[in-house]
Amino acid sequence: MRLATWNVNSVKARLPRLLDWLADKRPDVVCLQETKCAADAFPAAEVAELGYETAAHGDGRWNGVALLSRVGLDAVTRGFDGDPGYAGEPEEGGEALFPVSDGPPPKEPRAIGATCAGVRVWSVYVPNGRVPDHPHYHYKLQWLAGLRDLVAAELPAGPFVVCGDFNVAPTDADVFDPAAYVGQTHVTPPERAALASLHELGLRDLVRERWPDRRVFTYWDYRAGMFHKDLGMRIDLLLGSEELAGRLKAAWVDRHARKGTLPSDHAPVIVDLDEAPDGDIGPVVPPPSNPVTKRGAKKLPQA
DNA sequence: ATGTCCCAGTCTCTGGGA
Repeated sequence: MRLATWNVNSVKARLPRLLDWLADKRPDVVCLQETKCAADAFPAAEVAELGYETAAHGDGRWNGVALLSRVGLDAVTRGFDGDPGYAGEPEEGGEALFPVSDGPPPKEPRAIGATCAGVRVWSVYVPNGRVPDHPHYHYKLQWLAGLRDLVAAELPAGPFVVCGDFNVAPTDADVFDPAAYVGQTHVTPPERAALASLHELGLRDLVRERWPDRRVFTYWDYRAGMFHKDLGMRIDLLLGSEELAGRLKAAWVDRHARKGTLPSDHAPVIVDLDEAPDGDIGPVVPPPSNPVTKRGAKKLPQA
């Protein structure tokens, strides 16, 4: 199974590139974030032409997540119980946009789950946090605590992976220069502790395990030639269960998708998993003998 | 690094978010 995650920064703006990328990479399951698209406006017909089913969760201008699969898409779940919702920021006078008296603050479309070929897959877009101690930062930490509860509930059931834009760089090795991020979000101890709590439940960082010592980034600011200078962060993660980590065959960031005309500011991250140990991979048939020579391929015997 | 891109509404510019 080839599994990918990509913060596309608007699926409508990125549609031509997304379709070309799907046709080229042929992932089996794709987690998308920042689709910035209402669920009923998602370009499902366009991706269906490439063989993908769609499950989308979005309400318009901001956020939005989706799952694409060509290996089945069952038991779709939009959002999760522990999502705290966001009350908005206080006005100058101190009134929240959604006071407590109006009930719980509304949940944003930041998570969608489905079962694809026996694997429980979640696409998540973790709140950005803006700056440390901002209301949005506390929302981010509460949201990650809710995600931890979701993982704790679902992880024991079988193969599980949560993929997406976590807006947290797990370690200092995941940013181009730790000094550049002092006083900023994405690197603070509480954010990293929230991520670590997911690992304590048993989730494994598939890309970092495959490349323990590599400089690997998935996001580069549009400004100041950051991509060209490879000044980025690794904040797009695939966190898989023990069973999936054992099936890991390859993991990489598709930097090519960050180049050229009108890219997202994030690159897709792709992992290839071997078949499940008990999966039926079909009869074992030796390949035809067809050695390539300087004069071209030898003709196969006629049937 | 504060250099760009995206969205919707105020709609051919602006403000907010990242």
